[in-house]
Amino acid sequence: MSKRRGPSLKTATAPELGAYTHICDAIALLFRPYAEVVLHDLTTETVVYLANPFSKRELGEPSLLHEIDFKPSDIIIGPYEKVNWDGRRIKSVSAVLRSDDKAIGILCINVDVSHFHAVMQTLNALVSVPQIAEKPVSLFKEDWHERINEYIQSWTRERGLSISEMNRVQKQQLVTDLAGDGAFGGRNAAAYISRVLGLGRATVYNYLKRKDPV
Amino acid sequence: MSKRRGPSLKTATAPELGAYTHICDAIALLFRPYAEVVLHDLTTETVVYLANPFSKRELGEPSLLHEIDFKPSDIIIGPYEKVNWDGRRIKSVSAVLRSDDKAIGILCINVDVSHFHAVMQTLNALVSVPQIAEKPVSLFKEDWHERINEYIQSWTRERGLSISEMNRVQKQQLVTDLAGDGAFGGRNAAAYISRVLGLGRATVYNYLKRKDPV
DNA sequence: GACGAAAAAGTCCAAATTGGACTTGACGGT
DNA sequence: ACCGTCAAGTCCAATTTGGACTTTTTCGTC
Repeated sequence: MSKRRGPSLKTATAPELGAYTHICDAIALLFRPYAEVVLHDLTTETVVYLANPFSKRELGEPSLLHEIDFKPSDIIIGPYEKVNWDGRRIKSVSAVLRSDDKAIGILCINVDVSHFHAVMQTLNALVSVPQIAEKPVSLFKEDWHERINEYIQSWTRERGLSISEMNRVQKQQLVTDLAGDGAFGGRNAAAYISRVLGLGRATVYNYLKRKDPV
Repeated sequence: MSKRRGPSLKTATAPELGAYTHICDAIALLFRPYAEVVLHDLTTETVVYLANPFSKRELGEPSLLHEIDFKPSDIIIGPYEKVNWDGRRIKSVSAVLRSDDKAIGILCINVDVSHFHAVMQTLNALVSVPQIAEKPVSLFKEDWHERINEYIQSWTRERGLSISEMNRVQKQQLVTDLAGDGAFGGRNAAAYISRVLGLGRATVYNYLKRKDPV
């Protein structure tokens, strides 16, 4: 019945946490391809198992628990929202695993909700009535990925274009406009924008240089 | 209240059909950006008005009514499904406009359902249980766009990749496999595949040549 | 079934883009 | 202040690209 799934998980021998790896697999299989499950060993504070990984986590890496401000008394942490390295939005929960009341591990479930956001956008475009002043809303966005996404969306909507059908000139113009509004401030913003626009990172820098030939 | 919408419609002076142009606009506005409305003049058999155009129709072009096997006795034609020049799927209805019982025009509404197909795919991936043999289903697909889409989907799913994150080698491999299964048979298939893979048309031919250096 | 027009298939190349390796710079922890 | 790490930005040979081009196929008409 249970097939060995080759490329979609990463294994390492684990202590008494071994029993939990199947739970990780089960969850990942159920929600495939949207869920990633990460098993942390608290004694070593490293990642000991990955099912359907899409973050850049690797086996044996430090768990970076402080990022989710984990306290040993916690039972469940979250749900909370993160941004993946490639800008996709992830919704997560973590459960603390105990043996004899001692915390030995953490099982962390990460769900990629980006496709569902796309769904909401499609439906929202159908349902919503065009608003005149929605600027204030966007100012509240904390994460610059979101701000850039919205900027690009409104930029393209205004001209009735979509990223995939834009030619070089139009993309260069968009890059220039983004730069003009300081979109390249966030860390890794250049890399992110280049990925979103379907350009090479080098190309983005070329465009920027071409517009600012100091 | 009513704003002039500049770039999103194309106008030509029309006879007594003029009254219908506002209806076209109204429908297009309501379903924007998913609906395109085309007004045909039956006396000249040409397109006289376009609201929110996304097909490549132009004003003054012949209506090509036989494509939808129009008979003057019809009141409503469809709904039926078409494939847009870029592979997007379109759902259409047409209403025959009459004056004194004489057919004078056709009002044709085209809805771009491709985004909704994407929505269904996202939800389907969440809901459905992996099937082993679904081949028979896909054999029934008549339109080669669909067949290619499915081929690419299962190809990428098998390897846990997505088109946007594939490198050149992987894309070349996919092109080769597509060619091996005769995917380049349909008309315009090469152009379509190149667009879907985010490659230039020339590049696809390069790949094909590189694999078949007769 | 031949003919011509129009579309698609395929070729070609100068110019643009790219991945990847590199150098430089910025930040954070100790 | 120092060091290690990661992002910013530069650079270049290899690859890809748009667009113009030629050849082939398709299709409607006679």
